[in-house]
Amino acid sequence: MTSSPPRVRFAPSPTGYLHVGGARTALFNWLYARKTRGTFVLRIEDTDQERSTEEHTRIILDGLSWLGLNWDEGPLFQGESVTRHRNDALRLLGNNQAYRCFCTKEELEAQRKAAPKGSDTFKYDRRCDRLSDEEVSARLARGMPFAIRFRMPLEDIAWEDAVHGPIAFHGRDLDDLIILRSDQTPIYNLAVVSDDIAMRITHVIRGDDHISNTPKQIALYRALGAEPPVFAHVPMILGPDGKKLSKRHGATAVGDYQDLGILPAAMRNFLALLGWAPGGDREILTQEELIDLFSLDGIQGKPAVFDLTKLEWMNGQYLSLLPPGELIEPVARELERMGVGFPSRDDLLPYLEAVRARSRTILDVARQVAVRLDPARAELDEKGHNLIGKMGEGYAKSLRIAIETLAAIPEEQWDSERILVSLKERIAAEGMKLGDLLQPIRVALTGSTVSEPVNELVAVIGRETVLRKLIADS
RNA sequence: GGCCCCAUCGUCUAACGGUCAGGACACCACUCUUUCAAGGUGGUAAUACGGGUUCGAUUCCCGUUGGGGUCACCA
Repeated sequence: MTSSPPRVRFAPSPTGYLHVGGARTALFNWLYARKTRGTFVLRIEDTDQERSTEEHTRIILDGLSWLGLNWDEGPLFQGESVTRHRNDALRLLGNNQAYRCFCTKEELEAQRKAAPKGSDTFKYDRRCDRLSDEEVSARLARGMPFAIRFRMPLEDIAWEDAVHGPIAFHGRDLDDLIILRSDQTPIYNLAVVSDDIAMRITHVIRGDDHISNTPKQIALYRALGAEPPVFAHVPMILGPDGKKLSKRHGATAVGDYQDLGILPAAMRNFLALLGWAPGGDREILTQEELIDLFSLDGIQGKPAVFDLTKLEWMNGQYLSLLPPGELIEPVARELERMGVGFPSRDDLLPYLEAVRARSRTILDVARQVAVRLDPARAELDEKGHNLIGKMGEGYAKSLRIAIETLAAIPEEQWDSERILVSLKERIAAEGMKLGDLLQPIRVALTGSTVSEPVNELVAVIGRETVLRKLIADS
């Protein structure tokens, strides 16, 4: 069997932002294409003129690029192919595989309402399919508008889904669907099939929510004389409450995570592991490993809950692997956005090195750098607050001792080694415990009980600034 | 409600009839560190339920329950 390389597509409609679910679908398509040396096509489904905007198209393209999901063909716009869609519909009409439906939207609505309120789903009763040729001609002569309706075959429709295995629908449950509106514009299910045939798509990897469209589309493929592709239906992504992920869960757009300071490589890794696993214990995988290990049958059949905490953990892993130099630019931009002044981009490096290991996102890094540049920005967190409460008088006393000790170090000798030595000597002389002197300094300088070693913290902030802040707090 | 999909720790998952049901996040302890994290070590924690099939079921079949999706001249 000679098989040509697969052709897959990602086909978002530009009616909203690029959501994580869509991003993951795109990622799976991309991984499959790269794995099989196939072609990844990007198609923008903009047939809904009302809701589609160029702004959304741009955001989707930017999101894909940010994730590193480059496409080989496109972006193609579905709207540019309406003539072909229409011709396909007309062809089915000519074949007698479709018929004119003169029912108006209102009439259909009424029929739906009148349908027995019971067990079954409403199905169109095919009244227009029973119209005599004379009646049809008469209505056409009167200029009555009509839609084109596909005559759904009676037989059951089944396929072998690449993630779910065999799926079957009963022919009796399938409705005659409209494929061309009365204004001659195509309906989604026709446009998709027409485009996928024209683009020679071999594997349709898309969301689970399309399962119920699939039997209709398979029927259309057959009616159009084309072989249906392989279908792979990827389960949905859920919020922490088990409901479909949506705006009320907070950040759902790819851009939101970009703003949070998530690195694209971490996002890609995390998304790949949501609903897919390479088998074994692998968690952190490079792009190459992802491509190498990817396969459709490793995709989970059940929906997955999006766990932001794990994403942040994973981002922290990527952050610590990144050469600090690569953090300069994104952090500098974030600082500028925050309105924090700094001497130059190169001067940021020592701060980044100090702070990086304790950060999970770029935003974390920037916030901590900002505090080191200007300790006046420090805000007490809960643990810091507790510490001050617990120490009572001792807090201010420790700060006074710290001030005396540090003030005695001349500017020329202000380095982390010297600071450590001075602090230790003083601690010994006072008979204090190490933490009793160091923790108050840390809290006063950062607002938090977590930071790099105190001597390094003090060194990086600088003599004058440290003393000023400690005096202000004591 | 009809139709379709699904069901392993709180979450993401491994296991393709025989494992003390493994890993990761989170959580807890311990450890390392002259101080914080990180790291290291250990721990708590799962096969929804009921029937089959089988010498043996997380795994195969049926049912129940639960969750998700979908039912437009939207995509």
